[in-house]
Amino acid sequence: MRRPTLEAVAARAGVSRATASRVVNGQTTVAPHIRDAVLRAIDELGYVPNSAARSLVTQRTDSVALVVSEPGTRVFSEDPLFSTAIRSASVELEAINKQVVLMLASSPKSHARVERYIAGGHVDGVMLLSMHGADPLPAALARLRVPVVSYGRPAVPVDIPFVDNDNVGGAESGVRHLVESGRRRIATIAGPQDMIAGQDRLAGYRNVLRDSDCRSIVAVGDFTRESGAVAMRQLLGDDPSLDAVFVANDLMAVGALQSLRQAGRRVPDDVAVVGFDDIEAAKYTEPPLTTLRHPVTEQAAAMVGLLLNLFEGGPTDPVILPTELVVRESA
Amino acid sequence: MRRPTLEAVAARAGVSRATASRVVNGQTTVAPHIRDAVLRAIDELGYVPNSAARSLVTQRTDSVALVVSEPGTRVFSEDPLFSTAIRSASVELEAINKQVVLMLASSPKSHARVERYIAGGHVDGVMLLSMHGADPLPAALARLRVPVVSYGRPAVPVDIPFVDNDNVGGAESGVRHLVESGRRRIATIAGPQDMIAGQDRLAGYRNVLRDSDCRSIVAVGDFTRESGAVAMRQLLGDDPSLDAVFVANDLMAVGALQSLRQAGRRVPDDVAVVGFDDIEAAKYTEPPLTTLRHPVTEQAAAMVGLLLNLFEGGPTDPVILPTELVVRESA
DNA sequence: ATCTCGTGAGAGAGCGCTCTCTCATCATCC
DNA sequence: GGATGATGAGAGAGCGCTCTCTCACGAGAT
Repeated sequence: MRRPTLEAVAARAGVSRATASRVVNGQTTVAPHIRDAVLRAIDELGYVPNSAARSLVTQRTDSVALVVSEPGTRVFSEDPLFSTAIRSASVELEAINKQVVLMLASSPKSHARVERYIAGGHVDGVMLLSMHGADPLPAALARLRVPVVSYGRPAVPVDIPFVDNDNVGGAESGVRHLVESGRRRIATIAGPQDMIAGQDRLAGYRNVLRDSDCRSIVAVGDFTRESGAVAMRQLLGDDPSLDAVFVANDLMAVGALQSLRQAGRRVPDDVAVVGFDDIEAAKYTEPPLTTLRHPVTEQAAAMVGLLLNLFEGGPTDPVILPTELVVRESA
Repeated sequence: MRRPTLEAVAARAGVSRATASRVVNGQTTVAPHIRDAVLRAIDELGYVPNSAARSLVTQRTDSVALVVSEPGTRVFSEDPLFSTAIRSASVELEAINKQVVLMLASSPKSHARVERYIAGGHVDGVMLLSMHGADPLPAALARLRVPVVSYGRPAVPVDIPFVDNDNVGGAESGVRHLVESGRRRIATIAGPQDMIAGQDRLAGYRNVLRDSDCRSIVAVGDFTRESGAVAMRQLLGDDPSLDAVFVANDLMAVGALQSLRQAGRRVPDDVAVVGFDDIEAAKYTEPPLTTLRHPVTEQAAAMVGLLLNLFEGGPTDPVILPTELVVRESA
């Protein structure tokens, strides 16, 4: 007992398959009474178009791959940014009737799988959440001549439209906030330097503190909570007189707060802390975290817009969205 | 310039399309030298099979829908359980060469969309992460005669294979831990009572405290951090003498800890707290949270196993995985 | 030398749909 | 009244693949 086909609908409605197809696809060149007959047949039979057959002839699939090329660690589960981005992108794509195919690419093996899948024409376009610089995927996909947009500026110079937030500007305003509130020895916990976000946020820190005596030392984490805790301990050991720290993301900032507490430093009295991202948890730390908010939802929406332009030939200039300093109690 | 077809490969290799197809699909009834010729042609042309054409004839799509029927709120982004489950399921499905199509179903409108999509034969099976009891989706999908498995026991009595963790048993052991450590007035922050997990964990709490004088009052949250904070404040107001609280998930427990801190109660000295889920953040609270761990990854794996059995006619009995008490400092 | 059988390769139907082309019908105009 | 054109519906090709059926061929048995 197979699913009913268009043929069956046509037969029941007493019309040709072509006419039934016209009705299904909403063409207006069908007489009302015939149209009604077809619609009734569709309803009675419970007809649903076969997508494989349809995309075989239309060469479209109406689905988009969301490729998350994660750095291998468990960041995906832990960092709420991923789920927020996935969720937003998903909602946006839904609105334009595209399906989301989620692909996680961590190992080289799965990279190959992703490439094969994309090359197989399963999807009309790709949204890439690529995080680390050495990632071969952006270039590989671009080579496939498939519409690709990237969340975050690709680390390798490859010609892909992208959406990013103003990492440099955000970091600058965060650090400036520390300077203006009178801090004198401002350290930073930078993100991984093979990620653009890691690089740019460190650059922003350096831009503000260059040639000033407020500068302190730099520790590098990998955007996980744990690495933030480790880096903070290290900073405290290397420069016990630091009175502020700019942390490249909130997850690491949470770890840093923990280390500061363990070291007996009061926040913000002894050490001020500024994070980046404004994840939900930033409201709930002790004390609540001053951080830089960037509009993940808008970013996702912009990404979908870019992809649409890629399909339809609109402008595909990179979109850089601003960040906003959210002052809470930690700085 | 279209993608090369099997026809082109066959022509280049000097064989028939049927033979080329045999090679592509790894059939062994092809002479080695012919096989090599075809493989060479595939390589030279960069041939990748057209998935639409293939699934048109095979009636398979090699992809599985992962439907997240979220309660409407922002839980999806905030609760790491979702991303962990998605990630694990994704990895497991990858291993059996199935693609993951992620579908978020929050509104009735998107419910309809999901149904239409599933009915459209886009996927071979469905993995359902349905959270609230009134969800019509499990029943609707079951009616579609599509293989469906559920993460968590469906709230409505519908005949769908499912994987769950031992919510009742877990709650029991958590509450028992509180009793055994000498707590006398044990309150609970229950989860939403239209979710099985919410119901079962409350049932576990009641099972242990029934007929005992350790029992205190019940507050109900909705599994969000914020609701945990609110519920805790309420509990403290209603029963200032409580000395322990069993919280139905970690996210609410984090909120509860915050309220306790604000109320000047020391944890665990004044009030002991036990959570549920063992999310990553549970390690980083102040103090670290005693909680019940359940193996999300194994659950996802079991779910994929169940789906596979559904495809191939294996056993599809429900799988209930045990929980484990993780004692940290909060209780 | 004939027959049987196993093996490997080709022919061709068909999966369910879209879309172009063709044609029948009827209103319109000279 | 016949030519013209607009309109709505059908015929049929074909999208790229799988898979059954058929057949050619050579090895082994009789």
